[in-house]
Amino acid sequence: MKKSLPIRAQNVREPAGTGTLGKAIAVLDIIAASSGPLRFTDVLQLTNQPRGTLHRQISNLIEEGLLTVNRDHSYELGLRLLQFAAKAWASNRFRTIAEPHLHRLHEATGETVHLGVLRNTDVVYVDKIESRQNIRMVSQIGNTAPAWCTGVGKAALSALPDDELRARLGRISFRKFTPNTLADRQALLSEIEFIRAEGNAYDREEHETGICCVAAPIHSADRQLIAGISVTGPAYRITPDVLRSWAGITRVAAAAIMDDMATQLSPRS
Amino acid sequence: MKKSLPIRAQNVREPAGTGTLGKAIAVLDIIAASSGPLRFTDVLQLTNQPRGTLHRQISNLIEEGLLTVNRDHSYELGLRLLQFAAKAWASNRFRTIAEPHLHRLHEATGETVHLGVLRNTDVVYVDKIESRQNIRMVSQIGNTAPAWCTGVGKAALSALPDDELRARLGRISFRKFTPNTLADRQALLSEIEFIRAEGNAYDREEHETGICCVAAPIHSADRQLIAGISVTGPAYRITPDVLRSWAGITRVAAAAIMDDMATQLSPRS
DNA sequence: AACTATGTTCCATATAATGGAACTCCTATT
DNA sequence: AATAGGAGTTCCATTATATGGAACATAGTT
Repeated sequence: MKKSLPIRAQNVREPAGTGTLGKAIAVLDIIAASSGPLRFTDVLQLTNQPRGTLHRQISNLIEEGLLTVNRDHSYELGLRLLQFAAKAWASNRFRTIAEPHLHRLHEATGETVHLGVLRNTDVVYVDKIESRQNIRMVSQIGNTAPAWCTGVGKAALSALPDDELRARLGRISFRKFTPNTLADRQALLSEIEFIRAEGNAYDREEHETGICCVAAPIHSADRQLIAGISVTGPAYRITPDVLRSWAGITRVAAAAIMDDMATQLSPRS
Repeated sequence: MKKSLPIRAQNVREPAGTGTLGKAIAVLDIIAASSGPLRFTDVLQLTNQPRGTLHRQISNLIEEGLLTVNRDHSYELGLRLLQFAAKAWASNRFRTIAEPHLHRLHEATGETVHLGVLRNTDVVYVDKIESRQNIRMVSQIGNTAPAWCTGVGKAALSALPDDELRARLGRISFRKFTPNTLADRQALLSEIEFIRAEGNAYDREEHETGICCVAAPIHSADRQLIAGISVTGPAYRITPDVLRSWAGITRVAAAAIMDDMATQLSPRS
């Protein structure tokens, strides 16, 4: 199954647990995905692996600190993940390059600014700037949302080459989050055509009622990294006109980030 | 080497990469620990594994999204870690139980409140409440500090059974962060005696100049989970007397958290 | 243009993961 | 209090997977 890959394959859907590591992460994923705490047997059913095998996998994960077990045999993700994530966030070059531009955009608009990276068909938010920073950060950073119904996500999708775009759309299962959510692949495709022509994506309360945004796509020269930036606000305050008035500076910010990436991440620094 | 462990072994020092998973995580650790970006050969030397082996391990980590490679072949921790951490943080039961008490303590003191969990000889900060929440959250949550020179850490250490304490102290390599940093094992041991008698730990600019705190230990009934809570402030504003005046409510908060743990995490809920 | 660093692939061998079944422990029920 | 059932744990022969050495490829350097 696993062809020796050139060490470059990112943004690729893994076929659910190839290799020892893959299986271990698959277990981690199951526990991460569950809403409530899971007990051993719950995980057993979700993985349908032999009991002995699963038990050892879990033991290993616990030993590595990636998993924690409570006295009642329910499992939680381990602290080591927080440790790793703190490092991942602080040292991420894309994020650090983008950061000053996010601040500038925030100052210009006074509204919340997001930076998100496309991963499969989801957006992972990697940074966020807001005025009243009373919202818990981790509750946002690292969170994911479906790409096809968020501004950042749609912007990012629009930066994909056509074949990649089709491939990913095929993996989306559409569902309505709000009355405004795009209903199907066709609607999304024509929306993306519009975004490509326009240079901006809009979220008009498609993911959450009362929340709208303007976004612009970001990508590295070789399109390995596909991302987006957005300015978000409450619909009652941010009219469509206001939103449109920010389209330009949002595109400019995205362009500036790409520029910095080109110079700072070039082979010859 | 790896004895089939009862599925309970947390807080245990792993002997650096046992099993396939362990080795993979060890690679991740090396990349996390480095200050700058690492290239393949750098990692190769730090692990001293055969090239073929390392190459495949890295490939697997990339495939799982735990690692990312830039065009210049430097490696970064992957986004998937952020994703996992967001879940880990939001669903952590200990943290959610403690959270209201942290807020109460913050309101009573007006200063920054920390919650940290002991992991080996380090403290991992899992929550933080501060008034002006203009400091980036992830820059704190998930961060680690040496247990022996922080308030939370010393408090946590004091909750360890004596044999465990000795064992862990043996793994500490002392170094001076500030003029006030405790110099050696002996100093730390007598400090811990004091903490046990008193019920509170103090950090008097031992880790960072200008920063001091009062802390109190937290532990689960079976002492599997060892943690601490602290109130922190700038030394110029928080005199030793003020600090001492918060000792009581800090202990009370810690006790309340343990209480809630006992009821909410009991086998029979 | 040749050289050297660095990264990548291949394959026989060694090692670790697998999975079935037996065992233990806890818990719920009578 | 005894017992049955479920849940978690251990063991070990078999099988699949990771290993590591060396050959190959590529990019950067003199």
